[in-house]
Amino acid sequence: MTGKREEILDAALALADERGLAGVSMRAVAQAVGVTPMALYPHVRDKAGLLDAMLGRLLSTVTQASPEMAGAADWRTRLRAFADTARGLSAGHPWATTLLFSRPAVTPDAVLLVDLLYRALLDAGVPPAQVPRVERLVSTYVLGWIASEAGGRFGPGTLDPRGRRGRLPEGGLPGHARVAAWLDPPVDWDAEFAADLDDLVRLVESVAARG
Amino acid sequence: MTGKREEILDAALALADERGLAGVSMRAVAQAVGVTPMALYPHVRDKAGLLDAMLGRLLSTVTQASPEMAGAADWRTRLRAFADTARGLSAGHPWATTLLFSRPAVTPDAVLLVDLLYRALLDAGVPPAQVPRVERLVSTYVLGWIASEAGGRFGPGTLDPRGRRGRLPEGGLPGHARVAAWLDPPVDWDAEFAADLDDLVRLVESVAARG
DNA sequence: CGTATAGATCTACAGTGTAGAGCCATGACC
DNA sequence: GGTCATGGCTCTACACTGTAGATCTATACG
Repeated sequence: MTGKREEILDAALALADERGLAGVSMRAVAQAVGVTPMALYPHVRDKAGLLDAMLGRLLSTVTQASPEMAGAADWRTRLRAFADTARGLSAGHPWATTLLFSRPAVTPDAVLLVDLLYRALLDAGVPPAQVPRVERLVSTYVLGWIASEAGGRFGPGTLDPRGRRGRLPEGGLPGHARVAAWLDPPVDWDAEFAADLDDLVRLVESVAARG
Repeated sequence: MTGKREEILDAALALADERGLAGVSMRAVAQAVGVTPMALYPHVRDKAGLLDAMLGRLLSTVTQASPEMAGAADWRTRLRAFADTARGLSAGHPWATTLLFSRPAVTPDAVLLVDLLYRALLDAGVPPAQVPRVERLVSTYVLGWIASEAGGRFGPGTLDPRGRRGRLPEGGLPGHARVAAWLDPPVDWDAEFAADLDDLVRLVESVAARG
């Protein structure tokens, strides 16, 4: 019965969503399935294998439920759909972002997502020789962004700008001084992500025009 | 004696470098210092505190040993110096990248690095209102890149392109098909990183020109 | 000298992943 | 029908993890 494997993954996913990655222990998953910890091993080989499988499941739900990304729309909207989908996924499953960095795109679903980006870039006019590089550039940025959001890098620092300045030699932060006015108000992260994507779209256009 | 704290951090850094982040346990650090595990707690409060302090130490060595980044050189070379420094740091200390995503730039050294980037962007002519956003864009990309390298996302997949195609419905990867010629040869990662930085420099120029 | 204090220690607890041996029901074969 | 193998499951055990709590000790100060 490979149905047992799906059952295990379901339980692990649920656990990760409500208690975080740290809450996914073999014992906890086993208890959720109603079985002893060691009973999981014939199905997942390893804890690392379990985590890989969890990520695979997540990606498969993405590729199945995002027809607009593959549709015939403008490459720009497809690229943005990819980015927004990734961001939405990580918002719902913050634990997944850590895992995304640790393995190459190797499952069929991950490869399919890469292919979607390849097609968008080709349609944009990027020379085929440059497509893999630009795909990595874009996806690296997007992954970095969602990892920052999920991991707390964008969270409010414990030192506010004024406090920061106080800890350093006077005039040690001329850059901060000149942009101070735009440092204090809270950031609209949705708008910033959209603005970044606009810039990346322009970057792609520039690569295409030069090619 | 805060010298004990430095001793602990030295041991922890050395341990992380040679055995990875997983090798940094309180017991292992304590043994390296020649003391019992609980003796560390007056100095670092927590394991999380220890990790934070380790990252801080690493960043401080960077800010102290990179005068070329702060020099009066062209903003482009300063930006590239920042990126190369970050990449070099993560190459020597792969464990640090994970940590970089989990805390906002909060230590004096981290803020100093951000300030370096602020100044480069200001010198490039980026409107002050946009500087914080573009700084986050650039550093997010750079962090994403080094995390990918350190974590293995760029490593060779266990499925080569041919194997990938075989697992999917015929014609399921038209994007891969069209760039297949540039998918098989091994990638020169140094060159790719440099090319990406060229594109980011152009992005910055474009933002500056528009502002 | 006596005493406060801060650092180091020891013990213990509740976890973790997983190796190894044994149990037991199912199905295949003579 | 009887025998046997196989594969999923259980139980036990081991070597770890971070750290709470109580105790001990050596130093500095009134």
